[in-house]
This record gives sequence, C-alpha cells and structure tokens, in this order.
Amino acid sequence: MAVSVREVAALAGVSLGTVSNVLNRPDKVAPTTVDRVQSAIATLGFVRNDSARQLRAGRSSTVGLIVLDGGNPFFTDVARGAEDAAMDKGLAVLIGNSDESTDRERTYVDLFEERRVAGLLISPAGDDLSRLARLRDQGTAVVLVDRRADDEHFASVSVDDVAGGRIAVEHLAATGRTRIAFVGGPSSIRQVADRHAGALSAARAAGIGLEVLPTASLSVLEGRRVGEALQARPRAERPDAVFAANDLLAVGLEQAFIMRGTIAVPEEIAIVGYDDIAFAEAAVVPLTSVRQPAQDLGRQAIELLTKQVELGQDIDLEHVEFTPELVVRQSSVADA
Amino acid sequence: MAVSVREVAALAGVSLGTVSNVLNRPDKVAPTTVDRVQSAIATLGFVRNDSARQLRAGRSSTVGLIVLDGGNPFFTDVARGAEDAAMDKGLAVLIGNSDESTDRERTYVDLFEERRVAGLLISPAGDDLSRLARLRDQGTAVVLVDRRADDEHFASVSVDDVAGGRIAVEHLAATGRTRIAFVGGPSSIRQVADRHAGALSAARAAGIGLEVLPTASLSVLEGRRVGEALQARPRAERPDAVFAANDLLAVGLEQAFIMRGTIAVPEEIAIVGYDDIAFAEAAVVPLTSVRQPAQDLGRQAIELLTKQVELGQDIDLEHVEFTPELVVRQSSVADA
DNA sequence: CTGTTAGCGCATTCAC
DNA sequence: GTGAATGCGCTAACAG
Repeated sequence: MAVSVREVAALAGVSLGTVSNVLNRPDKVAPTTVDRVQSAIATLGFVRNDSARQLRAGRSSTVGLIVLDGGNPFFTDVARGAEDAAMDKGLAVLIGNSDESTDRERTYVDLFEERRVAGLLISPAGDDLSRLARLRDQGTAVVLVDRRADDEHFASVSVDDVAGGRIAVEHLAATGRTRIAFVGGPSSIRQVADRHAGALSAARAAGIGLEVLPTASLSVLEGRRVGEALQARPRAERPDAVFAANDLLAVGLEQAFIMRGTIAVPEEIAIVGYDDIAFAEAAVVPLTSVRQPAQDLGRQAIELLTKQVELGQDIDLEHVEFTPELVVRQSSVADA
Repeated sequence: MAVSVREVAALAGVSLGTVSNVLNRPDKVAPTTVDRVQSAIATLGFVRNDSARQLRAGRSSTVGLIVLDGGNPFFTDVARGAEDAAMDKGLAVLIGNSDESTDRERTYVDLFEERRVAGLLISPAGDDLSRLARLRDQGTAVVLVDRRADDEHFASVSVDDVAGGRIAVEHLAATGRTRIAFVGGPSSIRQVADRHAGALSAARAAGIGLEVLPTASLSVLEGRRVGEALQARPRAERPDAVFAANDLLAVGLEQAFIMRGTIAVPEEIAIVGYDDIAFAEAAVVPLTSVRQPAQDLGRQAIELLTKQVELGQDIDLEHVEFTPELVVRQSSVADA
C-alpha cells in the first residue's frame, strides 16, 4: 500500500541512498538523476514517512502549542501568529486546548512529549511548572506564552497583566467611578491574579475599594451568571463599574445587563474588558478593553523557541514582555 | 538524553520485550514484574517514542482536521467537538487552518500524509477533491466536514446549506422584505454557493429578486467593506434586507450600518447571518442567524472516521446531514 | 556523484 | 511468563 524509497529507487534505477539525497540534498545529485528520481516519485505517488525520518534523524520539525481556551479569539489569534511564523521556518504547529484544566494540559504535554516535538509553547493552566521544568531539562525547548516566567528556567513571551489591570481601573477611577468590581477567576490562573493585582493597586491609589466577584472560568456564560446576580441586587448595592478579566466575561455581563435586564451601560455600570478581541468592537455596547498584541505574542514565541533550539540549552533565556494598551469605547464612556 | 526501553529493561533487570509487554499488554506479565518495570520507568522518566512506535506498528493514533477558518468560532466549535470525541477514543487531533486557501490546504494535507494520520477530517477549500480521492484510495480514511459529498467517494458530515439559505430568505420575505441582497463569497466555497442557491429558490418562490454582493472572504472586515459600500448608495437603491453567508460578515455589516453609519437595523435593513456563533447573540443588534450544530458536526465526523478505520475501505460510506434552524433575534424583527 | 551499510526505538514473533 | 532476534522506512556516514 505505502510506497517506500526502495520502490522509488528501483523504478528510477538508482540506489536508495540517492533517493534520500534527492529528497534532502538535491544539489549533491546530478540534475538528470534528480529528474529521473522525481518522476519516479510522482508516478508512484511516494510520500515520505515522517515517523521513520524523525526516528532516524532524532529531531522533529513540529512544535506543540497548548492554549488555555481554544474557543477564545485571543488564543486563536496567538495560534495564528505562531502558525504563520512557524510556517516561515518550515515548522508545523500542533495545537492543544487545555480548557483551563491541568488534567487536559497534562494529556497534551504527554502527547507532545511522545511525539518528541522540537519545542513546546504553553500557556500553563496552573502554577505547577515542575513538569515543564523536567521537559526543559531533558532538552526540549519550552516557551511560556502569555505568562512571564518567574525564575530563569523558562523563556517567556508575555504582556504585563499587572499594568493592564492598573490602566483599566485607572481609567474607571478617572471617569468618576467609585464602586468598582473585579470579575474573574479562578485566581489559580496567573493572568487573572495579575490583572486583579494591578486593578487593586490602582484602586488603592485612587482611594477606593475593589469588590471581587469570582468566576469559575473565563467564559461568556460565567459573565452572564455574574451579571444576573448583580442585577438581582438592590440598585444601591451594585457597583458603578466592572472590570472583567477578559472580553468573554465582559460580553456575558453586557448580555445580562442590557439584553436580559435593564441596567444601562455605561450610565449605571461601566464595563472594561480584556484582550480586545475582534468582537469587542461589535458588542451590543462596543466594549472598552485592554488590548494585547495576540498575533505578535504567538509570532515572538516561535522566535524564542527557534533561538533556543538552534543555540542549545546554554543560552540566556529571554523574556519578551509587551505592554498592553487601553482601547476606550462606549461601554465605559458614553460619548467615546 | 532520551531514555529508551533498553535502559528501562536494564534497570528493572528484565529484557526489552518484557518492558514492551508491560507497556502494551500488562495482563500478560506477572504483577511483581510489572511493578518493577513501572518503577524503573518512573525513576528514569521514560517516555515512549511515538515515531518508533508508529513506524513499527504501521498505524497512527492521530487524525488530522483541516478547517476553513481557524478564527471563526463555528470552526473552533467543530474542532472542539472533534477533539472531545477523539479523546474518548484515545485519538489525538492535529488541527490545520487552511484559511480558505487551497495552497495552505495542500500544505496541511501533505503534512498529515507524511505523518501517516489514521484519517483526515476536512472542510475542503475548493472543488478539486482529486487529491483527497487519492488519499482515500491509498487507505487513509477521509471524512468531509460541513460539506456533503457529491459522489460515493467520501463519507461526509454536513448541514443542509440549501435549506439554510432558503429558511433565511423565507423569513425575510415573510416579514415583508422585498429587496433582498445576498452577501458572501467566494462562490468557489461550496457552503457559500449552496446557501446562495437556497436563498435564490426562496426569493423566486416569493416572486422577488436577489441581488448578490460578492466578498473575497467570509470575514468581519469584508462584511464591513460591503456595508460601507451599501451605505454610500442613495437610500432608494439600498436593499431592505441582507442575508450574509456567515455571522462574521453579518457582524461586519452591522458595524458599518450602525457604528460607522446611520442605517437602522432592522427598520431600514434587516440582517440574517449564518452559523449562530456565540457572539451573534451579543452583537450590537442581536443577530438573527441560521444555527448549525457545530460541535455535533465535529463529534459525528470522528464517529464516521473511526467506523471507516475499523471496518476498512469496503463499508458503505455514510452521509450524515443535519438540518439547520433559524434563530430569530432583533436584527430581522424589531420586537423579537 | 552514486551505492552500500548500519542503525534510530520500538513491537512482535517464536523459542524457552 | 519471559527473552533473544528481526525489521518498520529512512538518513547519514563512508567507500567507491
């Protein structure tokens, strides 16, 4: 069924080594021979067996990418950036979706490890990086994505989430909001914790408090749930502004406030989201959001990864950190 | 660096064959031996090399999925369904994003073929299925996703796009619209052509015409472009309803009509989208849309694929076709 | 420039 | 229940 180099060699009337040379070092072979071999490949429909290739060569040309939420446009943008950069370098990207679950994450890490990927790009679900450290010690390049590495064990590409949380709340405070709530969770997700920390510091600086409304995940549904709970409160006990840990939550909040309820945005409650996904601009009330350069994140991650692969383990691990930027729309300022 | 079964065998004091048995048929090995081998595996941090495994076994436990647009929530839902169903069966899913480009599609098909995937799930970018036919003839299971197979060469999982286009325009006609436009393209994408065909038949049945506003792709940006063109027209020459080939286009149209312009939706122009992605409900004006069971599509595709793999080539190829459903919201009926 | 050779790591016979 | 031998398809020396 499967055609092997041996059959190609037989048809072309050359040896098996020559076929391999045509495949991998065409310049080392006489042009006429190249032609003969290639037409044999074409007529036989030969396709290289990557398993054999990889087994023999020892190295792989695929990298793994594990994202926290495959359904979140932010991560599909990251993936797209990584994919494009990888394609330019002749690498393939395998994508895994951990869905914020450490179990699913482990499954994918194992899978990629068995596949002997050249490297791993990962947005870790939890704080336990020991498994990744082991991977890295065994020689697999690892780059943390959307998460700054604390120590020197990992290279990382991230956005300053503390700064992001800060500018969000600074904006709300500057526009006169005094009862601000932070919506997000679980706090085991570093991005959530950092954005909360930034929000808290800005709130303190402004001399106001910061209520926390925890969520089980960063989804539209969870946002809607919190929004409905808020709406059930007496008007006086509601916050006058909400900072959501991502845009999905913010969209859910809008749905509860406006479409299922009667809370005016931004008059009664202002909303600021995070990520600035493409749909933020198209929301019921266009969403003010903290923009992250998602595609650049993915692209840069591949850069760091290939650098690590090429230079070996002994290079200084790099930490690229982008600065987020506030995009103001009507959900926080009526006449934006 | 990499630990092999040989070293595990040495540490456990058994032979290499026994280690293999522990890995693949633990019941064939004495319990005490199993323990000894497993603790050796643990202390050495042994990880199976899937390339070697696959090379030897001849078969693979991964399937490829190629989607038309990785940034479209419809396809991320399809992917999610496929991923979940695959995980249940111990399969891994490699995802490729063709981005509606036949070149990118070919790159991924080649990649997956070299990887010797057990099967391929694909939403083809064009009409040339000959490459896939060859794949299938060589024994690789192929399932067309979101596209009904014309002939008997492929199994397929689809949604009746002609019916979908029909109910969209029937709804618009029934609510009194008479100058309806279809927005979408390129028509080389089958889904687009089918939805258009359905729309056309409904328009004819209602005794009205159907203007076609072609787009280069199914993106928010293209929708916005068409929307701005429409807005530049004299009021009398505008359609009073637009049926967009997918929700991304519809969202772009809304952005142009409402946020950058002054066309009232649905009063002046009604909009119906397609896919009913999660953001349709959260749009500026909640979007009427033709719902497709995206996750079920992915899940069902894996079912057909595994059936094909298990039963070989000679089974009757199945065609599962779902029926779409109209979800009416404010973008088409003011008081929905 | 081309042919020959020796494994990569593992799963699978078949003896024992 | 266990172990020694064989080869999956390919690449990378090296010899011619």
